[in-house]
Order: sequence, then structure tokens, then C-alpha cells
Amino acid sequence: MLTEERHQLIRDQLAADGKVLAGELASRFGVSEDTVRRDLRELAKAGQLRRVYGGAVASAPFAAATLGQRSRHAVEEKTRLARAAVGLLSAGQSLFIDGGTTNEAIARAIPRDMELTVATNSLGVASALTDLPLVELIVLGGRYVPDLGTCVGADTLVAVAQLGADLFFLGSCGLDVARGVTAFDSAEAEVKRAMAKNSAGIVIAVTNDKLATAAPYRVAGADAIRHLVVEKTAPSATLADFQSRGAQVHFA
Amino acid sequence: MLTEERHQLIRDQLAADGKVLAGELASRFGVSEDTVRRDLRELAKAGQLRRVYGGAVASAPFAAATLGQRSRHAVEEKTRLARAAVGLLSAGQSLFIDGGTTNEAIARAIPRDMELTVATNSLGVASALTDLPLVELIVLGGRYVPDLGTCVGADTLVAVAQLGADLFFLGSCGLDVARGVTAFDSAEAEVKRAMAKNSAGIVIAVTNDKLATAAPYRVAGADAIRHLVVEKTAPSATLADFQSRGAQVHFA
DNA sequence: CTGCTTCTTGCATGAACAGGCAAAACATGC
DNA sequence: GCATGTTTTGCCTGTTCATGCAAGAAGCAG
Repeated sequence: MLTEERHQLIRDQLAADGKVLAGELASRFGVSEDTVRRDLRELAKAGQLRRVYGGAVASAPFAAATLGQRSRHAVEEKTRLARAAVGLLSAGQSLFIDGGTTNEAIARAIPRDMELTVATNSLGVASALTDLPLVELIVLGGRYVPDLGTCVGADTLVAVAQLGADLFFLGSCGLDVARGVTAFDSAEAEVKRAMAKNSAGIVIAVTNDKLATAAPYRVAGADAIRHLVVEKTAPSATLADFQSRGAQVHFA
Repeated sequence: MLTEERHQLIRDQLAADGKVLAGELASRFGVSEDTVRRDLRELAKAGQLRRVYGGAVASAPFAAATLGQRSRHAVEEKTRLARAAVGLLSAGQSLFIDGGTTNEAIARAIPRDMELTVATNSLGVASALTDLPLVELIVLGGRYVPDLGTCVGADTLVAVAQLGADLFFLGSCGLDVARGVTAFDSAEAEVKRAMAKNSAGIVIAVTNDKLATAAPYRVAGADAIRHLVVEKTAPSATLADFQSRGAQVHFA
């Protein structure tokens, strides 16, 4: 049995069942589980499936899976970032918070006794804030994009234009010193730009994998970032670049 | 059974029923309750559900609060109403859906393969619809009112004014033949009136306890109701009054 | 208050895992 | 044909992960 043959059969079963078990594949192919695990590792590296304990599941057939997958990834890190980011807040401030799992974690980390005004176009962030009694929540409506978990479009832009905020928590973006803050979607970038324009300061909290990456649509230059919240393990050279552009760096 | 599989099944049931019971999941999955609780803890940490004593509920804001308090016993009735109400839909329609637990149940009851355009000012309804691939979701933003679970205010009215719908699912109101459809809050009533004005037909699904009751703020007259979805046990005298005003009565 | 259920925490066990190593199969060059 | 290098594979070793069990804490009902 050829390696490539096994890979194809694994892909086939994933397409059919949505999952595969390492042990089951091993006995079906007549090879050891180690070999199967190696196959799964390779396919996972190629992004064709997602490795889980005991086997693997289809990587991202549905949007829900994508969002769920992203949010399960690096939960610990994002919670730590969120706690550090919340430390930047003071009572009575008004905020823009846009989409992304890190921003949702930040919303969940806001203490119950903090008085804030928050405007968000992310349903996840909004949900997290509904329980907080002292938060005045303004939902920025518009066309909802499942992949992003946020509302975008002309209606959203109009709603943003009528508001101002002390801080803008800008999420789910690429971050590169030369190219600045970038987004993956045109409409999403527009909303981010509008929020940035109406905010006194921008806060970005990112995991290491977002650092030194860029996406197609430019949102703002690196010098627009006031606070940058990163993991302790973030490469210091990159951080120094951002600091020289005026960003305060906070370690989670 | 993969851990990942259980998580997905839990998410599925939450999307369908709005709640899960730890013991019931344990026996269904063939694992100990400890394992289920661990699953629930993880999903809660990722913000995908909300932990409650005995199990978990959907993290949707309003659903959690009300499922906990106001209508724990009426869940089944509302699910039945929802199924009947969904029967009034046809593919390609556009809808307004406002707030209330009954409307959230209706949103959850919409089949995955139905193509619709839905505009809502309820975060609970919006959350329930985010998973449906064929639903174009428009969020009507504005100032969020935790008690209602909906957005209201001038921004919301502006957003509503730009849209039109075939049907308007009007929720959480008092219903009386003489006083018509009434709401408990002034701003809420304004939004409902705006939605009613821009809709071709109004659908109201109510449990018996809402029948023949009235709230302070008038939304529409009884003759504006096109479809009335009620429990089988609803008092026929009251229903006859509504029918004489032009409403079609549907039993759940 | 009392008794019951549910929940969290810590722990032990077995399964699943990654990395290193060596043998076998295969290809390549002389 | 023979030697050499590469790839694939299975096995071994220590590590990580998932799970069930037990004990104590917390929540709920009467």
C-alpha cells in the first residue's frame, strides 16, 4: 500500500464521515498506528485535516467549525492576553471592540464592577457583555458575516460614524511594522478604519502567530498603535520596532 | 467516541434545544458525568456555552437569563409554538424578528436548508441564526437593553426604516382584542411599530398566559395580525375575537 | 437545619502521542 | 552486480492527554 494511497483514503473518509480514528485506520490499512499517525501529521501540516486526540476531524468544512476551531486554539494564551488588556481600562471609558476570538476573550475578562460604554459589531463580544450590569452596550448592526462573526457594510459604517471612543480594541488582523495593521476582508477593513478614525487610541492584543504577518487590506500604520499586548515569548526584535513607532508594549 | 465529537454534539444540541443536561449527555455518550462536566467546562471557557447547575445553556444572552428564570417550565410549549410558526415560512422570504424567548425558539426551529433574509434587533435571535448557512442575517443595532435582550433607540429605528419584510414575528407582548398588541417599554414599542409598518404581514406566537393581557404601550390594533399561533389549550372565545378581526389562527 | 444532588479538585491508570533509532525496501550511480 | 543514499516503516522510550474514581465543597429542595 502506497503512502499516497493511504492519504487519499483518509481524505475520502474524512469527506464522508467527518472524522477518522488512528487505530481503525491502522487495522484497515494493515500498518502500524505510528505510520497512520505520521500520515495524519503530514495531512494536518498540509491543512487538509485537523488533528485531535485519537484521530482527526475534517478541518473546516463549515464556518462554525472554523470559528470554533480558532477559538479552541490557544485558549490559554488568549485568556492571559485578555487579562493584561483589561488592565488598560479605567472606569467610565468608552470603547470600540471589533471581532475576533481574542477580543471576545477580552470582553469576557472585563470585571463586573467596571462601568464602561462599549460599542461593538461582533455578536460574540456583545453576548459576552450582556451580563455585565454596568456596561452600556451599543450594538453596531449591519450585514452579518458568519466567517467573521461581525457585522459590516454601509449600515455599520454609519453607526460607527456617530460614535467616538477612548480606546479601540482592534482584533483578528495581521501585524507587521512595515505594512502596519492589516485585515483579511475588504468590508471588515473599512469598519476597522472607521473605528480607528473615531478613537483616541488603538489597542491590539495578539498571539505570537499574528506578529510579523500581513493580510491584504491595510487598516492603519504601525505608528497608530498606542498599546500592544503580547505574550511573554514574543520576539523582542519585532516588539522594539513597534516601540520605536510609539507603541507601549504590555506583556501578558 | 472522540472528545471533539462530543463537543460538536453538545454544540448541536445547544443550538437546537438551547440547553443540555449533564446526566443525560453522559448516558447518551456512554461516558461518566465527570467527563461531560469537563467538556462543558472547556466549552464554557471558550465562550461557547454558559454553565448552569445541572448542565449548560446556550451562551445567547437573553436565552440564558430567561431559560433560567421566567420560563423554565414553558420551554416545551414554546418549542411547539415555534415549530408551528416555522410552518408559515416559505423559502426566499424576508423577515423581521424582534425579541422574546418565543421568537428565539422560532429562530432555533428554522431548518438549515431554508433560504431566508432575516433582520432582527434581538441578540438571542441573531445568535441562533448565525449557524444557518442559507440565512442572510441583518443585525439591527442600537442601544442594547439587557432586560429585553434587544436593541432599541434612534439607530435601530433608522436601520428598520431602510428595510422591508414579508413577515414580522412580533414577540413578548400583551395581546388583547380591545387594546390590540401592546409592549412593556416605550422604546421597544417604537421599534415594533416601525417593523410592523414595513412588513406585509404580522405573525404573533404566544403562550396562553399572554392572551387577554395588555401592557402600557400600544404597538398595533388587533386587526393588524395576520397569523396567530397559539397552544391547543387556548380559550376559543378569545381566539374567535381575533379571527373576527382577520387573524388566521394556527394551533401548535 | 438536613439530606440530596451537582460540582470541583486531585490522583491513578491506560491510551495516544512525538522523537529517535534501526531494519527493510527502494532508488541511484558506478 | 554492487555500493551508496534515501524513504518508509515498525519498534522503543519518555511524555502528554483523556478518563474514571474518590473526597470534599458548593448548591438546591424540603
